[in-house]
Order: sequence, then structure tokens, then C-alpha cells
Amino acid sequence: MQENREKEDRMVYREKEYKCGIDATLAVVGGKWKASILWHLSQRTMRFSDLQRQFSGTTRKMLTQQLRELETDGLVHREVYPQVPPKVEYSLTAKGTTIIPILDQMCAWAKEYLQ
Amino acid sequence: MQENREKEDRMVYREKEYKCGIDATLAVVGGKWKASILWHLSQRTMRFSDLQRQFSGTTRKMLTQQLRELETDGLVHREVYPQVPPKVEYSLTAKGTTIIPILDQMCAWAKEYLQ
DNA sequence: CTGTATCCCCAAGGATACTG
DNA sequence: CAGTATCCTTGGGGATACAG
Repeated sequence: MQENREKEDRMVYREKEYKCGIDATLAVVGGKWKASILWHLSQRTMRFSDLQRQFSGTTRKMLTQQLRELETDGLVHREVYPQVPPKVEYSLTAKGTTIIPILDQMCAWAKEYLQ
Repeated sequence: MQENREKEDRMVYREKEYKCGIDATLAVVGGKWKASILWHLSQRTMRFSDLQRQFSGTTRKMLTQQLRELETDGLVHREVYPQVPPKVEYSLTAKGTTIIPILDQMCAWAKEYLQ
């Protein structure tokens, strides 16, 4: 119950305004696969095909889209190796790693209080 | 980087299966207004009309829906006062309060790393 | 005051095919 | 291998009206 909860300062993210940082944060990591992507990348750098395997339930299109947004937000780094066939590796940026502790806590919370 | 990250144990929530607790937690608090609702309720018990005022951008239908789900998940308590006109108060349950520290951290993270 | 019931629309996301 | 382009479907959520 810290007092970092004032709602006076509004946040702006992607043209949209957020009353509190909570919604802004959820806008960044709350995408359908984003949290999971970040979590996996926190363990190791992954190629696009690695991510495809991990998220076998999703399409290339969705995966690409989510990765692009994470990249735009500065959480993920995209490294393209100019070779044929192409090789692209995704990894967390320094900023990206700062969100991981929160994801870890969400994971722990679920284990403790869900099901 | 704790080692509470095994993905062997799957979570089940609302008929759906989640590989890791992160997605399960997001399913609980990631709804469009849920995180904000929880945060406001952590400050004080609120009547339905109070919440309507806070979330002037949403409809009664949505608000009711989100509150019902939070209630079903055991995070929010709904107290109905049998009187006319009706009075209904919403508050956090003990379980509901356990998620607040995570929301606080999301708020802090946004302030630190967004915008 | 605190909801529920209906209708309706649009954009998120899936399937599929094509490309450098 | 790592994407884009296109089409198409679905259901989340808004608007509105009604109700206890």
C-alpha cells in the first residue's frame, strides 16, 4: 500500500491516455501472447521458428505482429542475419528484462491463489 | 530469476488451460477494466454508482460483467442491501487484496519505463 | 439505484496463399 | 526461413430500452 498511487499524472501510450500506469502496463504486456513471449525470451534468445514451435497454437501473422509491437515498445530486440535462408533472432532488451520480475510474480500468484 | 518458472504444471481456469501462471493471472485481471476496478476497490468499498462515476467511459453492462467475473473468481465481494432503492457495495476479498502488490508494481513500472 | 435483454457493428484474429 | 497479403469469420463490446 505504498503511496505511489496518485492518479494525477496521466500516461500516454500509442495515442491513448491511461489514468494509471496499470492499464498502460497491461497495454504493453497484456497482448494475447506478449507476456509469454517475454517470459520465453527471458530464458534464452530465440529464432522465429523457435517461437513458432513454442506457440504452436498461433499463426505466423499473429506472432510477427506481437513481436513487432514489443520491438516498437523497446522490450524486444530483433537481430536479422543477412544470409540465405534468413535467420532472425529475438531477445530481450535491458528495458525488456525489467518487466520480468512482475511476470514472475504473476506466475507465483497464479500458483498460490488459482485452482 | 527465481526458479519458480517450471512450465510442467499446467493451470486450468474457466475451462481453459494455461501453460504458465502468467497467462492465467492475465485472464483474471487482464480484462478491460478489471485491474482498475481492483485498484479502486483496494482504496475503498464502492457502490455500483461510484464505480459508474469512476469509469464514465464504460457502460453498465460491461461494468456488471467485469464485476461478476471478479466475484466468480473470488477477488471481489458483492454485498446487497435489501432496500428500495437498491444499494450494492463492492469490496475486495482477502484473495483480492493479494493481487494488489502486483498492480502497484505495474503502476510503478509504467512510470519508470513508459513515456 | 442496480441491474438485464436485444440488437448491432466493427476490428481482432484465423486460414490460406504468396514472396524475398 | 521468415515473413507479407488477402480474405473471411467471430464475438467483444457499444447503444438503447426495459425492469425489479
